[in-house]
Amino acid sequence: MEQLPPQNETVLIRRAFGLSGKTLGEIAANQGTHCPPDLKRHKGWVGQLLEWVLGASAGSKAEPDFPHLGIELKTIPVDGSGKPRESTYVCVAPLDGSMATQWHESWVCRKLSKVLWIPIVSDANTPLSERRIAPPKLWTPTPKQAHQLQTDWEGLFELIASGSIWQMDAFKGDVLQLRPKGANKNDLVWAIDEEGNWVQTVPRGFYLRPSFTREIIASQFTDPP
DNA sequence: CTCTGATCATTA
DNA sequence: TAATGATCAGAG
Repeated sequence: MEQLPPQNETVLIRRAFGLSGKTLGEIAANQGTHCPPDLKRHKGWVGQLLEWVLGASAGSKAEPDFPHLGIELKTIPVDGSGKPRESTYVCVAPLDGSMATQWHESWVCRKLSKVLWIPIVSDANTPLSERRIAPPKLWTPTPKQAHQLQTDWEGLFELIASGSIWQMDAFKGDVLQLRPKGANKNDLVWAIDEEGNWVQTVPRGFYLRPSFTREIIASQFTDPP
């Protein structure tokens, strides 16, 4: 059964904490569904399940999962020590000239202004149904983190704005990076190159590096006082 | 077709 | 073995 959207932040947090310690198998059963055998053909399944359970409403729209609260929901796979096992997708990077030119108006800034992180503990061999939910973390970038994000975003924006398609790779950016984000390498979008010509290239998205997300959720894995 | 949810799988 | 580049499924 689908949850109603949480009326306020407190309700959302309470719901999220209520899930910690449970396995994905238990959560799925409570929803009257079951876990797929693995994530190879269901990569977004965990995120969708948690959206459902917590009452997220934005679906696939380019807005926060909880629009009335301005909160974005992110599940993140971590190992036993709380280290993220993957990078975190943020949003697409328009290459057609439609991207915001100011950091504070960018999708990255808006999406990351307030995020509810839900770590899922596992290693490569843990069956999906046995993966366990860790305590959630409601996060807003610290001044230092906001500065790091802005600096990287401005650098990456410069690449995009100048049409440096061929210099775009995942090595750029300390905490934020650009990576392909499409169905496959035949999935192409139009972009403007250095000379102002329209060319086709794979779609890109902004991702957070694991070293950055590790800092964010670290407090959930340290011993309480 | 685009954007969401992400993880997979090959490379360095 | 970590990181990059590639990929899979669902919703609007």
